[in-house]
Amino acid sequence: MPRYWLMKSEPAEASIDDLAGAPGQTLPWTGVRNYQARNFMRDQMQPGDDVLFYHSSCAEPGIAGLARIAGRPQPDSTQFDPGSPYFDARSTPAQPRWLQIDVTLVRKTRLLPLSEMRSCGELATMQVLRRGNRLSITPVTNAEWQAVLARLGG
DNA sequence: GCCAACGTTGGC
DNA sequence: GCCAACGTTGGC
Repeated sequence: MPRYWLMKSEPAEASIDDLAGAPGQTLPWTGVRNYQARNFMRDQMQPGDDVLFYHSSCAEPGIAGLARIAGRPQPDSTQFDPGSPYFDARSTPAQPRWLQIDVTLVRKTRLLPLSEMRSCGELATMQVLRRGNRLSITPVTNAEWQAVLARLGG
């Protein structure tokens, strides 16, 4: 079972600085609308799992910091909010379709750009680098985690 | 803005 | 259950 994850966030929605500025430096990870990513939260994520916080859909995509899973998955509150872009009319509180999970900051790092990740042989296996990958949550192997930390210096 | 790749939907 | 059409993701 993976102990390490990479989680994508658009910095315009939730950046590493937003996480650093949040109460308790913790934010609920909402808006996941993909079953595979949801199932990772539901079936595999454990409190204490380590997370690579990745900025996507922005000028400088890449790993922006380290974080940690801070709780158990809960129903994603945005699915019930008609005003939210993540509203899902098929969900009900009795039968929620989507989950959120609390993520807490470990530390902001230098940006490890996507281009550098691609050029690093040790990271070549990372799922996020696979052609066409769109999963917002992907498991990271122990070796990949160690290689990222070595690059980040710590 | 473009567009490749993917997941989901819905007609049949 | 198949699969074409559609919408979304996300790097460039």
